[in-house]
Amino acid sequence: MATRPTGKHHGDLRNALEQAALELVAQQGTFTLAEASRRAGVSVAAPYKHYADKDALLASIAQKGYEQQYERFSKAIESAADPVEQLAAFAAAYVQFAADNRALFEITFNAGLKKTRYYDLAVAGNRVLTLLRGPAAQLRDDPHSAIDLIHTVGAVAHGFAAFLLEGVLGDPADALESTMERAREATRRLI
Amino acid sequence: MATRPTGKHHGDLRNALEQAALELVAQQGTFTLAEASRRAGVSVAAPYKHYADKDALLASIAQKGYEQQYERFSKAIESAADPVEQLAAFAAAYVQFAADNRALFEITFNAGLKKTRYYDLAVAGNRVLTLLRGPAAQLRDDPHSAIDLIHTVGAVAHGFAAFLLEGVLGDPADALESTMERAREATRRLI
DNA sequence: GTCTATACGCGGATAGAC
DNA sequence: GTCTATCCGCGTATAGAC
Repeated sequence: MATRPTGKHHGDLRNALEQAALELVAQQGTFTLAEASRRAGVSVAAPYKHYADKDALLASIAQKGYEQQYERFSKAIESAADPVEQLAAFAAAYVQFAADNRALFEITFNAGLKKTRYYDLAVAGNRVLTLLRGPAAQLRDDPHSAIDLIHTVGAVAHGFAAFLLEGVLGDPADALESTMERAREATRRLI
Repeated sequence: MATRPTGKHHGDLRNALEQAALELVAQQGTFTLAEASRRAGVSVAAPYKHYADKDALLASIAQKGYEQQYERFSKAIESAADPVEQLAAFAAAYVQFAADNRALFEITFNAGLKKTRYYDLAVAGNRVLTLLRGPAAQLRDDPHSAIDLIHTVGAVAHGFAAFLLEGVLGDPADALESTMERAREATRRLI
């Protein structure tokens, strides 16, 4: 199931390219296949043996990003006892993920043209929110209300994450802890 | 104070270029000075008599975006009676602005390299949130708590707006009304 | 699976004429 | 204030050799 190493010289060029791409996004906000190739130490032609085109590489990164989010948020939810604290823990973990993996977070949410050509990505993205189904169902009898709660908690978490990264709340590194706590507290009040 | 019309053939090339840029962002997510020039019906050299470079045009658009937001949100807040409803009205107006001016909204929030070279923009962005000072002060005695409330309301509004545009809540056009109501209701609960 | 070489196009930006 | 012409660099993508 895992992406087969498919490597010869590199052992795993896919990984090297995606890592380089993330660095570039972190530093410049964008990336080029050419520059990522240079950083990975291969020619500009090499990537095309692993990806159909530039967008395919981007999609691969985003896919892994959603998987990482799923892992992280699962653990955060498991670590909490009651439903309310589970949702609060999700919100805090969401903020922390954004801060810890800024470039990855931005790619998953802002990468652009996904729904059409990369429908699977939209699914993977929505799947992250399904983690909230359990807690939400315990707090809202009406299924419609439960979905509403899921969306609301997700929106709050995302809003705080976006504000944090944008610097609205001050220096991101300094404000991380307090923002996580704010996200937790806001989530509690929404229930 | 206003940008002088500065037009000859065009009457107002600045406006034409910025409008074209917005269309391009709406359609493709990015824009080029060259293509914007074509759409405005001028040569690729013309813009440089009005802007130092491409980023300057982008900054000009963002600046106007914040001004428009300020106008809109002011009116929304004025139209509500008590502080709670004023904050709720802001949140709803925020969502509506994002839906009504998608490209402009994305530019103001995602344009990238602003804080450094275009410090004024960060100021203009923060100024929008100062609209919430009045209502917040009426609801929270402690100044620190008031700021916290402002940030929280802003984050919630932004989260819903981002989710709406990203399609998380379904087709954006269909979901606009309900999302505005959700933003209003969530804001009320946060107070 | 990777390289070298190459075709192709495009965007940013400037110089100089009108 | 706008145009024409031009320089320069870069990125995407492919062909063909190893």
